[in-house]
Amino acid sequence: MCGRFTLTAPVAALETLFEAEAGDVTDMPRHNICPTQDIAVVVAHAGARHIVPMRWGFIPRWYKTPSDGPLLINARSETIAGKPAFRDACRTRRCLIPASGFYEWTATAGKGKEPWYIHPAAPDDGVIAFAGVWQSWTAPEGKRLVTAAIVTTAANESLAPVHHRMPVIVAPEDWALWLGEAGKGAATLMRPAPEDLLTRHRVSTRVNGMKAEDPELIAPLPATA
DNA sequence: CCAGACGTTGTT
DNA sequence: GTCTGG
DNA sequence: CCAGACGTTGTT
DNA sequence: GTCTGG
Repeated sequence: MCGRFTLTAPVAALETLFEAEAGDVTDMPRHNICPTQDIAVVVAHAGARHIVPMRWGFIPRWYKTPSDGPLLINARSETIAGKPAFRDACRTRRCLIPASGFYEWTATAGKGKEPWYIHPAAPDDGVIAFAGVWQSWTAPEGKRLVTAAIVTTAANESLAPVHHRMPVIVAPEDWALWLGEAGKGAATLMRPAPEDLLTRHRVSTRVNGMKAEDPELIAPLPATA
């Protein structure tokens, strides 16, 4: 699953990578992105790609308030096409959510929950793209909120020791298909990532706190005796 | 027909 | 809003 | 995802 | 314990 992630690339780099024009997206490294916060999202609209801010936590159209139901930070790929909450979004409002990596927690008896940082194994600062769906929600008073959820799938073999779910990661050659720019077949992209794409290491439990934000959050834990 | 759900995660 | 259950 | 709240009364 | 908020 994916309940916390990072994005440390500058907006200008995202514009180049995704061939998209950035809107009102805050340009700052983020090492601890939490649900309900604004995230950068890539959408295709009128023949061009745009990077826009959205609230992380999908609000179905029928909610009377943003908390009229559970916080939908994820959408299961196995059922997304049929669920009333996500069906329309799955068909017509897919998006990509750029990330540098994400966190998972393991619960080991006697050790409490231990956070891991999971990121591309390639030695550069590779940005990955989560599959997402988005929804514009209008409050009764007329206020508009644009929201998004990250699509999840079964964990691949290499991630399974840490968690049994993982975000769907869309390879660059498939971005156009997921964004709806290249015909049908987006559903086939909702599968676990290749086994060699990601690597991981333990990080400090400081990341548990939502207010923590600094580069040391993703630093490997010092070796312990 | 109307009333009520509509969702994810993990854990038991 | 749409779908399911009674 | 984790952290933090979770409640009432009256008085200021 | 469960629910809400970030």
